[in-house]
Amino acid sequence: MGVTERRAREKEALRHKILEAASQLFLEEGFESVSIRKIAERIEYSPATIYLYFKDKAELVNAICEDSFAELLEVVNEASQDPDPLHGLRLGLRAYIDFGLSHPHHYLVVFGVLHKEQMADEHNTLEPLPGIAAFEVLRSGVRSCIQSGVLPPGDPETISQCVWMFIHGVTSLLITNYEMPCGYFPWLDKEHLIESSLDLLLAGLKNSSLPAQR
Amino acid sequence: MGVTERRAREKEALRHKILEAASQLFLEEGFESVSIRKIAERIEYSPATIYLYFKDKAELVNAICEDSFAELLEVVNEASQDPDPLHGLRLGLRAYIDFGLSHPHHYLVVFGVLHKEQMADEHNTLEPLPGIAAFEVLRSGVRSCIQSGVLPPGDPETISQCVWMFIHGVTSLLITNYEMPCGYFPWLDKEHLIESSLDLLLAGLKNSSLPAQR
Amino acid sequence: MGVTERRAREKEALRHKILEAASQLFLEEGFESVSIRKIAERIEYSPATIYLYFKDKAELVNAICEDSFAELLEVVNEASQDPDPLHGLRLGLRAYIDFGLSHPHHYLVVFGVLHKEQMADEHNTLEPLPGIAAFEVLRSGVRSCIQSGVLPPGDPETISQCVWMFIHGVTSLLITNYEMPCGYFPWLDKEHLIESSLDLLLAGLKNSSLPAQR
Amino acid sequence: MGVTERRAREKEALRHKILEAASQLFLEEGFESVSIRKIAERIEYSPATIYLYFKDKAELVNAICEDSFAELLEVVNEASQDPDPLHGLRLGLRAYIDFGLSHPHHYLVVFGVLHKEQMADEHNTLEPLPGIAAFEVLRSGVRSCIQSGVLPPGDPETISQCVWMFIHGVTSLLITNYEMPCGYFPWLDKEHLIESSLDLLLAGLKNSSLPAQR
DNA sequence: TATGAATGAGTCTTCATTCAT
DNA sequence: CATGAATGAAGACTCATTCAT
Repeated sequence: MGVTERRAREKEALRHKILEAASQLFLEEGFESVSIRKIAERIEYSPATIYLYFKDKAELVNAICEDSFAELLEVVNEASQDPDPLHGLRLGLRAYIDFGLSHPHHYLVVFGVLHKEQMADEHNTLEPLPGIAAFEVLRSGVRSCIQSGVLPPGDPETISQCVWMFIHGVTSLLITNYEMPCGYFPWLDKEHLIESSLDLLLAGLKNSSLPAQR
Repeated sequence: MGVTERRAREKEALRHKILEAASQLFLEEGFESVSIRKIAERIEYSPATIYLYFKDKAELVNAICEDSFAELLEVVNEASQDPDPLHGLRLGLRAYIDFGLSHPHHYLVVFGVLHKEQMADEHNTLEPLPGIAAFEVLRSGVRSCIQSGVLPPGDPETISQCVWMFIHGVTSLLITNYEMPCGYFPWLDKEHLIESSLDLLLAGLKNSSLPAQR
Repeated sequence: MGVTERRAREKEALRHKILEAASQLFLEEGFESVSIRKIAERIEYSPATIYLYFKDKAELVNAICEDSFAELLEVVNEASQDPDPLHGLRLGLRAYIDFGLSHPHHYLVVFGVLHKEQMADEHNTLEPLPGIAAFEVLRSGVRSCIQSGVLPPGDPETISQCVWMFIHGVTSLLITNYEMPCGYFPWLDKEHLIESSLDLLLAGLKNSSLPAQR
Repeated sequence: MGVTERRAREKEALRHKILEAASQLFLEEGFESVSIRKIAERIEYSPATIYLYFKDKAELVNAICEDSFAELLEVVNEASQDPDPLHGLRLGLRAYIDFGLSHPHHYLVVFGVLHKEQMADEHNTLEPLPGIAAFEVLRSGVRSCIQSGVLPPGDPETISQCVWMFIHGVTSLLITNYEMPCGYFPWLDKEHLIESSLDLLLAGLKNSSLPAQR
């Protein structure tokens, strides 16, 4: 059994190595220029080997997404822990944005670029989105704020979804148009923009009371 | 004479058809799986024909972007005309979102997916982004609101950029995750979300005073 | 009829313009990168127009070859005119080499590179080679030298063919490996090489007596 | 063990087959109409397979050249071994010509057709030409003859380069215009021409004294 | 388990050529 | 006479994938 165990460990290790390599390539060269061959080259295995661990390129990409979501969840969750619920909320949002900016290609793949055929086959069912757990962190943060009175009453779901849309905008626009610019735009300092956005968002939250869908 | 005119019209029509087909493919299959061949197939012309209208794939993509920006500018500009500057601002934002939702493929291509490598080399320089004119509408709307006192003082550039990030988030997240879902997420009604977002955003604008970058 | 004449002249002029443009492209970009389109572009006519003057690309190339041969003939013929037959011979050979070096692509096309399918269809019959007239200049030069006693007796045909092979070697090797080098070779000065070759060749001619094929 | 070896042998065999096919196509259809596709078709493999053996078209062409040069060197070197240096020289020259005539496609590719653009970039630098070793055989042959007094004094480099030009002329003209005629020319017997050329050349060498470049 | 070899389908692009006008 | 529009065939090359070993 020692042998079996070691084998299993080794297998898991290689799987991990593949995902690592793929992720790094994502980061370095962008989504579309990541090929099985390049991944194989980087880990110094043959392309065929990758198919022993992932049935498909799609499956591989999916695995990366799931990992990304897991990491996102962890990051956001940890950041949100704060005695002051409003501050916790802000920290969580900030963590979300930072995560996106430091994993730009993953973020784009997971939340924006990947369309039907690439992902669909596995997940086009009614399975809950893998990122739904991360959203739940936000949702419960919002709920706490309302319950503790630091935010005015309102529909938590509406608020949460709006908040998500907003920070997704901050994250994705900064990724695609700030960090990968295709032309000149007089962007202000990134840090300044992020903090200003959060100020603006929190000011909105404190001064509005979004009712539920009628 | 009539002949020349008709020819020109027909030529323009085919050019348009190509752009349309390309745009639709962007939407249906994602940016990277759009190929000259697929476009040609869809319009039932030969691939070579496309090169009579666009020298390059890059030029084709560029044309899509420019068209989209022009239309966006027009739509936003028109919508913003209102005696009440704050109302005008809101109408402009709403028009932006609506434009994105009704031209999802264009919107994503222009604002989300297009990365360095894919952009034509000509535009990789310091040329102003083609969409900068549309942003100017927003910027001047914000300035008016501040000058007329309907919004508290603050740095117009900071505010405008934050606002853009927000409405981009609303637009793009609704496009990619609401209209093209890859899994289950308990989205609320779209109209409700848009209006709530704008409420939230305007509440923020009215109750915060974003200073310039220090 | 004035009209008809003018028309004919114009037609001839355009034909000439096409050949000129093609020749220049030959020179500037090499044989294989000359396309009908590029020719058309250069003369500012449409590609289709060229087909009104030449049925084929092959026919066009053929016309260029014929022109080249005609020019070569003229050049060599003129240079050979000298009271001293041996000197005339040398001048003719030198003119041949110079012609090749100043029309490198034409030379290669006419004498070396152009293979079966490109030229064959028209000329694969038993038609005499268009360049045969130029060879006749050499042949008669050799004959004169022998008859006038400045060269020892020998078979004029054998001598002429050998001489042609030699100067072809000088010309073509200087073209392909001296003027279009693919790597380092310690070539001596071109002028020095040409003159030395001719010295060597003439020394050979004066001191050998090539008999006819036995 | 045996397996690995057999595999290696098979791989080498296919590589060779590719080079052979390419060479033959060079001969049959001319340099520029040789395409990866045609090569693939001829060996009844897919085009992609060729890229498993050669990274580039350029690399393939390069391989052909190198192989040819290596063989040429060997052939010439062996033939030149003779106690009588002048006879050795003549045998070497004859071997050169024979090599060209029996490998016409290789010969033309290597010495005639290959231009700047087509050559792999690596070799476009100042690297010594791969064929320089074969030339060295000639050069040292000439030197021996002069030193041993069977040839009159003269500049060995000048002589060698002239000799090369001459035998290149014999070789290439016989290849392109004798073996692949495009029209009628009253060629004498090939063997007769070769031997006559060598007679003529040697007569020249014995009766001239080419000085070095002044 | 791992892989070397192979490939079919696809990528962008260019070309010579035709034909209705 | 001249051409604008169109295309089929071909160019080099890359990729995800399979399969025998």
